[in-house]
Amino acid sequence: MEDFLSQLNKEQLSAVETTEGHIRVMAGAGTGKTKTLTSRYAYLVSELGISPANILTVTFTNRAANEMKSRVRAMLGDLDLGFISTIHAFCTRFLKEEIYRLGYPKNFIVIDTEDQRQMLQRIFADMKITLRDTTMRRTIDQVLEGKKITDDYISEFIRNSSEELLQKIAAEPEKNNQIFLRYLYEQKKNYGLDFNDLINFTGYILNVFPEAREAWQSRMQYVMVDEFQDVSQKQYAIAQTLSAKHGNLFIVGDSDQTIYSWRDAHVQLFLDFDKKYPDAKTIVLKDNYRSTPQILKTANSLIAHNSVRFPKELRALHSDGAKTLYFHAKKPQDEANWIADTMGNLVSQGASLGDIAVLYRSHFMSRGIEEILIQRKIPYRILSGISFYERKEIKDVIAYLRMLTTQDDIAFLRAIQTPSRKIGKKKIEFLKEYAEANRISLYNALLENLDSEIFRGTGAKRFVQAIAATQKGMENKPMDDILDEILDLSGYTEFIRMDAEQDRLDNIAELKQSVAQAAHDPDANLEDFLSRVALYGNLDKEERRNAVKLLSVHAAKGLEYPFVFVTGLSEGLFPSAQIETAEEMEEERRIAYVAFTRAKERLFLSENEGGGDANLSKFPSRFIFESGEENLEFVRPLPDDLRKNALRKIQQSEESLQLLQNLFFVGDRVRHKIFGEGKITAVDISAAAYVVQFDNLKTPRSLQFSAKLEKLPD
DNA sequence: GTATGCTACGTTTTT
DNA sequence: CGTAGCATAC
Ligand SMILES: Nc1ncnc2c1ncn2[C@@H]1O[C@H](COP(=O)(O)OP(=O)(O)OP(=O)(O)O)[C@@H](O)[C@H]1O
Repeated sequence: MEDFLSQLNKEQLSAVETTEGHIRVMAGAGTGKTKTLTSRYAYLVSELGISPANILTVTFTNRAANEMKSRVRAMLGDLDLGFISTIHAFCTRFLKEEIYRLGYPKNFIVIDTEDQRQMLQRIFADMKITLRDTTMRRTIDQVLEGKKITDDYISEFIRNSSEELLQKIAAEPEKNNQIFLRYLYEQKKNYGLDFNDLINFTGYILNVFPEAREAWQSRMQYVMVDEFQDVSQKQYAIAQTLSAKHGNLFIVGDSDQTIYSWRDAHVQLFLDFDKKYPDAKTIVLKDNYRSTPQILKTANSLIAHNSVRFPKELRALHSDGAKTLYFHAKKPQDEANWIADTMGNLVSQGASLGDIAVLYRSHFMSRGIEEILIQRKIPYRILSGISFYERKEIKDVIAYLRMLTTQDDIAFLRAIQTPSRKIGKKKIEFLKEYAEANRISLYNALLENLDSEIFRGTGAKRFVQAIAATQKGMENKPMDDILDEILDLSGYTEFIRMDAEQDRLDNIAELKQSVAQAAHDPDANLEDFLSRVALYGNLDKEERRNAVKLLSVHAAKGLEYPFVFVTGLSEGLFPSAQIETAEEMEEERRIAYVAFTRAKERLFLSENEGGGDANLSKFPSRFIFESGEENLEFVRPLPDDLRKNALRKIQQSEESLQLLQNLFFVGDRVRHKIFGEGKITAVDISAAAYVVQFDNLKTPRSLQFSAKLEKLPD
C-alpha cells in the first residue's frame, strides 16, 4: 500500500507529503514529475482519506488521463476517478451541472473541428463566399478561434435571442464578423459548444454565479495540474478559482517543454507562480530516471541553443547506453528502409516492437514510414492524428444516435446524407429556408414536408420512420439494441457493409461494444453516453502490445519508449518551414527536445533530402547539428559540401530570425538617432524595410530593418 | 437534381 | 492520406 512512497526520492517525497498550500514542481524531462503527481494523488486518498470526488487533477491529453487513472487504480484499487481528466473533459462535466444557469440544456452537444468545418462550409454557401484565397483551417483560426480569445462574446451570446442574432447578422457589414455571428446563431440553435466555449463558459459561470463558484470551490479541496508549462491564462484562471477556497494548488511542469504556444499556452504563468502566490513552495527535481546519459547529452546540447530559457540541472541516473545514432538519407524511402532495418536489428537483439516509437513533427510525415512498414510486414499503430471519435464512420453512428435525442441540425445533416437518399443540395436548401422561416430545426422542417412533392422518391420517409420506430419505447430498450435498430432500419448498416473496408466495420463493432458495456449499467441512458463520448478521446485498442507506435511529437508529450526514432529532421520540416520568428523557432527546438527526451535506451535521428527536384532538396535540420556532432554516431559521414552548405543555410536563417526579432509592428512609436521620433506606418518584409513617418519630416522614410531604431511606449 | 468516379493537391501541432 | 473540385452517369 504505502510502498509507492518508498519508490520516491527525497524531493519527490517532499512534494507528495506537502499536501497543503501552493506548490510548484519545476523539473526537466524524465525526473518523475508525473510519477510524483500520481503518487501524491494516491497519498491524498489513501493516507489522508480524501475522496477522489474532492481532488481535481488536470492532465493534458486523454491518453495521459487514462494512463494516470490506471496507475492510481493499480495503487488503490477500483475507484471513480472522474476528476482525473483533461481540462476540457472537466469543463464538460462542470457544464453538465451548471450550464442551466445560462439557459442551455445539459445535453448540449460538443462541436469538434470537423463539425466546425461543416458549419462553416454551410455558412460560406449561404454567404456565397468561395474559399479560393483563404483555406478552411485559416478561417477557423481567424474567425472562430480569434473571436473567442476574449470571452466578451459570451454575454452577448447569452443575452441575444436567436431572433436578435438574426437581426444582427442582417445588419453586420463586415465579412468575418458576419461569419462569426452566423456561427453563433447555428451554435445557439443546436445548443452546441466548441472546445473554446467549454473553457470560456466554465470560467464565465465561475465568475458570474457566486453560488456555483462557492459550491465547486468547496468541492475541490485539492487541485493538481500536470504539464503546467502548456496551460493558458484561461485554464489557469479556472484552476485558481477552484482552488481559491482551500488554497491547495499543486502544479508541475518543465519550461523547456512548452510546445502549445499556438494554443495560447504561456510559460510565464508557470515561471511567475511564485509571484502570484508569495507563499508558494517550489520543489526542484534534478535526477533523470528515464534516459541514458547519452540521450540526455544529445537533448541538453540541443536545448542549450534556446536563448530564452530558465536553465536547469539534469543528472542522469540511468546506466550508460549507446550513442545517439544519426542517418542521413537521400530519398524518403531510404530513410524509411533504414528505420525498418534498424527496427529489425533491435528486435533481433531482444527488443519488442512495442518498445519502439517513431515520432514526427507533422502527420503527413508518417506516410512514407507506413508504406515501408506495410511492405515489410512490421505491425504498427498510429497513435495520433484523427482519434477514434473523429473517424468518419464513428461520427456517422453518433449522428444517428443524436437523431434519437437532440435531433440537432449538425447530426441531421450528417445522417441524412449518409447513405445518400437522393436528398442533395437543392432539397437541403429548401429545408434550410423552411426551417429558418419557421424557426424550427431541419429535422422538424423535414417532418412537416414529408408528404410534399419534393421528397417523393427520396429516402426521407425511411429515414424518418427508422427514427420514429427506434424511438418508440426507447427508455426500456438496452442501448446496444437501440444502436443496432437505428443503424439497421435507416439503411446505414447495409451501406457500410457494401462499402466494405474492414477497418471501418471494426471501428463500428468497437463502438457497439463500448455501448454494450455502458448498457450494463441499468441507469445508463443514451444522453449520458453521448455526452461522455464527445471528449473520450482514445477508445482505440491502444495496447496492441507488439506493434511499433507512430505518433506526432505533440502527442508523445509525457510518454516514454525504450527506442525512439525521430524522423524527418530536415530544414523546412522540422523545424517547419512556417516558422517566421525567433520565438517560434525556439518552440520548434523545444518540440525537438520533447521528442529526444521520450527515449529511454537509445535515440535514433534520421532525415532525407526529399524526393524529386534537386533544387528543392532539403538540408539536415539545425537540430541535428545542435545536438552536438560529437554526441552522434553517424551511420555514414555527411558529405563535406552538404554539411557546409547546410550549416551556411542554417546560419542565414538564424541571422534573419535575429533580424526579425527586432521587428517593429505597424503603429509602433520609435526613435531614430537622427530623425527623432516617429511612427511605423508599414512593414515590408520582402524588402526588409520599415516605412516610418517621422514627426519632424514631411514625407515618410523607408528604413532597413537593420537601422537602429528604439521602441517608445505608445 | 443527385450520385459517383476521377484527378490533383497540400499538409504544424490538439482538446 | 483525405478531400476539394470537376466531369460524367443515373
Ligand atoms: N524515484 C524514482 N525511482 C525510479 N524511477 C523513477 C523515479 N521517479 C521517476 N522514475 C521513472 O522515471 C520515468 C519518468 O517519470 P515521469 O514520466 O513521471 O517523468 P516526468 O518528469 O513527468 O517526465 P516528462 O516531463 O518528460 O513528462 C518513469 O519511467 C518513472 O517510472
